[in-house]
Amino acid sequence: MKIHTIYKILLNHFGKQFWWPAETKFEIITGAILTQQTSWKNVEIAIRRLKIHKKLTPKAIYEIPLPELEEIIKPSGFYKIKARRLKNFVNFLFENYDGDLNKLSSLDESLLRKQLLSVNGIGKETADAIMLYAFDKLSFVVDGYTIRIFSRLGLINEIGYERVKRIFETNLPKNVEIYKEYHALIVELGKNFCRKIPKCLYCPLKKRCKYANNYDATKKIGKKN
DNA sequence: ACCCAGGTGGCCC
DNA sequence: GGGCCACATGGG
Repeated sequence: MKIHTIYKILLNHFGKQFWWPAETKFEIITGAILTQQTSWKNVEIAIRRLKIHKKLTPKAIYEIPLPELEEIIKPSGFYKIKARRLKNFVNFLFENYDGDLNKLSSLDESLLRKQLLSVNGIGKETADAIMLYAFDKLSFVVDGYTIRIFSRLGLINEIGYERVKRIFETNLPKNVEIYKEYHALIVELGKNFCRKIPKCLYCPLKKRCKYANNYDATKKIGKKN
């Protein structure tokens, strides 16, 4: 069973996901940071509040006092650390790229990724999400669901982030739209079918999944990534 | 009253 | 390099 075949099954089952919902690149970046270990619903509230206060630009985040930013994004959870992370990113952007996202995104891809990863609070998944969804770079996003789902399907043995990322990138067409859609579909699958064992019964990948086939209902799904 | 969410960094060994 | 842990609100 191939990585690309699973993509087609998921696309057929769920349809297009229209990720990433946002009006600007900076909104995508902000969302990527705020959604760390947090449901998108909560992030939407925080983004809406940022818009209401007209703070959804690099300059506005750069200038806003930290306590004020914390208050606005509070609904997204982990609000103190996330406010600090948003500040870290815009500080980095102004110190190195005149606060201009276009200057940042015009970097060579491997340098761009290193630059993003150098910001405290931007890890691998967030960096790749920014690369792919904000800057249209060919960088596959691996999340917790990706590793859970594809190890259960027996399609990956290695669970290191970079290894898994490479498996997807070497088995898919070099197409940004497919990368975007695939990650979104994996999240949709995960949200619907991988949180509680009984839900496995209705999963479109049930036949291929070790857990769905012979699950032990007394045991919980490993929540480790 | 639990459990979980579109992770990350700081410790520790 | 990996195993724990804190971070925190809103929804099931």
